[in-house]
Amino acid sequence: MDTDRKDIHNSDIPVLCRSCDARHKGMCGALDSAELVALSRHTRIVRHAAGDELAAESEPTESYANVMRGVVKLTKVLEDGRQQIVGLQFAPDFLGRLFARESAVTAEAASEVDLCRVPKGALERLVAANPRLEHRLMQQTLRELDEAREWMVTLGRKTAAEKVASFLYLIATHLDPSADANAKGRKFDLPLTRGDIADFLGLTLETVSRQLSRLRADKVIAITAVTRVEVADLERLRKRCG
Amino acid sequence: MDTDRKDIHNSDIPVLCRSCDARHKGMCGALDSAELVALSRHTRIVRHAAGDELAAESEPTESYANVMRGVVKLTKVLEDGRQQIVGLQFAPDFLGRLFARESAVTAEAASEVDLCRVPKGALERLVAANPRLEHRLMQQTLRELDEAREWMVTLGRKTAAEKVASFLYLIATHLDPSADANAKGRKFDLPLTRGDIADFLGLTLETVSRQLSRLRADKVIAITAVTRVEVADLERLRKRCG
DNA sequence: CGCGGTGTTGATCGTAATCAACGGCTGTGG
DNA sequence: CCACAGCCGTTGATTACGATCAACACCGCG
Repeated sequence: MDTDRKDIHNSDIPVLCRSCDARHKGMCGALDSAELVALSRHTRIVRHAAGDELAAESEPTESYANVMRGVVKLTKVLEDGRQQIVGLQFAPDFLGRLFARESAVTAEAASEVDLCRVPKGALERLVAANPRLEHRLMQQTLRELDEAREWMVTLGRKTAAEKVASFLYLIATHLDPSADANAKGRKFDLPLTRGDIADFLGLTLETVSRQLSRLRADKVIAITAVTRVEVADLERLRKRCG
Repeated sequence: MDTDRKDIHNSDIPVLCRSCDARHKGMCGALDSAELVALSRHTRIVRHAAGDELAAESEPTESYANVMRGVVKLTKVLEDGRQQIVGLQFAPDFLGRLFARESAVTAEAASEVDLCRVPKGALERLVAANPRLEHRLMQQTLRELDEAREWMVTLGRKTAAEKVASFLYLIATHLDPSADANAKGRKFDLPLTRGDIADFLGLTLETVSRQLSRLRADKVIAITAVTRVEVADLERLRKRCG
């Protein structure tokens, strides 16, 4: 009665993994059910509130994690406090720099977040034993590198207006709950405050606020609550990205 | 007579590989002499003049390469022509995005460059057969990601003066020919024109020129020829990086 | 010798930063 | 219940940094 026709081995895999996106789209897709069971003996699901620090820059890391729900921001700071967000991780992204002694970035929960934590050693042993897992993680790393480079263009060469439009476009295409890829518009909650968005775009929060107001005045977006944004026509937004 | 005590199998490896940095510090360090011989049957050393385009954005790539000498710049452009350099590759870096159908960036020789080209299929077969090779490439990809994120801070949060100082510091620590890591100063040739530096830093070439003049006036650097820079005290330069 | 390419320096302009005031929301305590 | 503090966001006034426009110096080269 309790069988799932999509996966004949479903009964063999851990309960928590069955509905987890990492099982299909994330790193766990590289594991067979036996490996998944073995790994799950070391994993722990933890919930963090928005604002919690998950890993600190130049602090030793003792565990890796998969993002199961929510958004994690990766930041770097200069001595005088200037801050830059260098990456955003969404479910089912892998969190942590494989093989690194210490983190090169600070990881912080941008929204409420559920993580599936794995002790450092356990995952590294599994990676050493299973090249397919490293291959998966390589694919994600390459994707992150592509995203970082794409963002360097935004930081270095776009105007404030284009930066804010690019940010909204990024969010709209990454965490639309309806997930209907060919829908013309999107509605979503911003996972970041105005100050966070500024740190992501290399702007001040006042400039972010002004540009959002401008996009609203120009009817490109509607802001129905401080964190709630509706994009009627995604293509019109994209045109503003430079 | 012709033996090299550092490597008893030296006579087994291809002539061209013996003096190649990639053999030790680059991806070829993951290969044994038999694999190296097999791979070398597919490789071809090619020399490119400064300015040559090595791979184009959104064009299919048919080969990978190792940089043996010189500097390669990776760039992205917006429709209206605004350009951003998103990475610099030095010997013995690997060139190309593994498994990708087409390049996400344009690769261009910044100086005269020697490449060791490998056909796409040949390398991918070798990667599939040898997990240690993928591991090596993973390490380089992670390093590139770290560098990209470090650079995002520079692009997003530093002033023009700090950006130029950061660029000089990067070059000084990456391609000093004397390679004496604990020397107090450095002398080097800039591998990029003022315009290229501007595209790397998200500035105009005029601003780059002004900031270089300012650093010279402040005696942080000496400019003995247009491309020739001498840094007497690396630490003083680092202090200007923000 | 004139020309194109590259780099420097000066004058002016414009965009985003900074400084400042205020509005709305939430939670707390009288 | 209301008063008030604290936080976040918006908007306005002014400033400043880097872009833009412009002139010229330098160098190799036909």
